[in-house]
Amino acid sequence: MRKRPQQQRSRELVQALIDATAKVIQQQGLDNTTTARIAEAAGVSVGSLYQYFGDKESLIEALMESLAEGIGTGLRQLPLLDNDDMHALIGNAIRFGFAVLHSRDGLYLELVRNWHRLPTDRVVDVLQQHFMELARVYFLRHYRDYPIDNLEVRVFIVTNSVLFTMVRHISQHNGLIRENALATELTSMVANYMTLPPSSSEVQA
Amino acid sequence: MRKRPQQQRSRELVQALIDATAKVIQQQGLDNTTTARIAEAAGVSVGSLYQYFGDKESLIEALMESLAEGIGTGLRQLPLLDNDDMHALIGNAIRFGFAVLHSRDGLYLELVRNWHRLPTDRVVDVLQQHFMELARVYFLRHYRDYPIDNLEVRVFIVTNSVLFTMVRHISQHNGLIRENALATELTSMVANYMTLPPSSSEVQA
DNA sequence: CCCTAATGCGAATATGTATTCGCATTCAAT
DNA sequence: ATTGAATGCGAATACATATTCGCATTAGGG
Repeated sequence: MRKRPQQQRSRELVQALIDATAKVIQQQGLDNTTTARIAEAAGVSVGSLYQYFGDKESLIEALMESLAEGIGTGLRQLPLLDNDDMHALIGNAIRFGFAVLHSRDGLYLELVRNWHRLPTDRVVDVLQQHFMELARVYFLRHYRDYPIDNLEVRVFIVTNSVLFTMVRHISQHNGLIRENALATELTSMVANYMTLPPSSSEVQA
Repeated sequence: MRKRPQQQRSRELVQALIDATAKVIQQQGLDNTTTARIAEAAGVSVGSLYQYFGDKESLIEALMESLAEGIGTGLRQLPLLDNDDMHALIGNAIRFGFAVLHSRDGLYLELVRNWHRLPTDRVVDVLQQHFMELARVYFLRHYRDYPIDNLEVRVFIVTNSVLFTMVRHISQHNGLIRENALATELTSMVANYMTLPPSSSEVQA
């Protein structure tokens, strides 16, 4: 942020700009998200935008930052570990993921569709970190059952598999595959994989 | 293609343009791939480019088309079904995938990084189709062992999981996870999932 | 060899959009 | 109320790059 807002009105302006960015991306698509449109949606001028954000990118970064925080909060509030059943745990997490993707009138979809040219890694990292933490806690409790050593690799695979399968399914509204079926199958795949003894991955060539 | 090349030299020109497009994307990145640079790399003028391609996009489409064909051919030549072992079969396919991603000096990586603004779906569809065919043949042979009815869903999940996990791993050269470990684990996850009895996905809520 | 259509050229043009900057307005401390 | 600093403005500017078009060159059939 180029300059720190000091007065009340400018702090409101900064927030309005971030909100407007989300709104424009959601309504016009990332391609048509210009500084002019953002300023207009925020009810301010382009010049004011550059008063507090060095460039368009940092404005979008601010938005992503805020979204990542929201997701993190949401995940933390999810009572995932109440149940000891791996299937149920993963099922809940995946359903939460779908809910997020569907929220905010397609904002997430548009962002996720354009993930590579955005600081999306931030958001993905937040998710991956949370899943890692979740997995650690779970396997600490159940250590005798599944003594997994390469948790990092498995969480990496699972996070990316689930995220991008969901993303691709939604972003091309594949009518042939129901979202529910997808959630069920993903849960099935992940739960089975996570409860797989580590040896079996070394046994094969 | 705007005009069909009739003489010898113009047919060569068209091919040179496609090759040049690949070269520029690979060497300069998609962002810096301008019509001017493509023309220069092909040793022709911008004007000539527009003689045969209506716009930049259709030139890139032509490139993708050609790449998709190449991958299809490569997959078909892979003797995947020689072995009846699911683990081995999937392991080979995944290794082939990594090989493709690493080939052509990073061309595929650059394309895949920018997949959403390219007609990448074409390529993904080709892959998915091939896997579907492969799966069909395999389960026709082994019907008694694993009578799977929702093959489409499973292949969709597996294709996307594998593709995008590989892509994300490579496109951020994650030093903490070795590619070999990733291949092994992915194979493990997929093989286990594909040999999972269908009932188990319905049993859970 | 000639002649015309095909091909090739690249400076000029069109377009879209990020960013700046000099001036106007508002705030808040005194 | 005064005043300097903070804020706000938006037309003007800078820039990148796709696409065109009138002219030059070449191929290959007759």
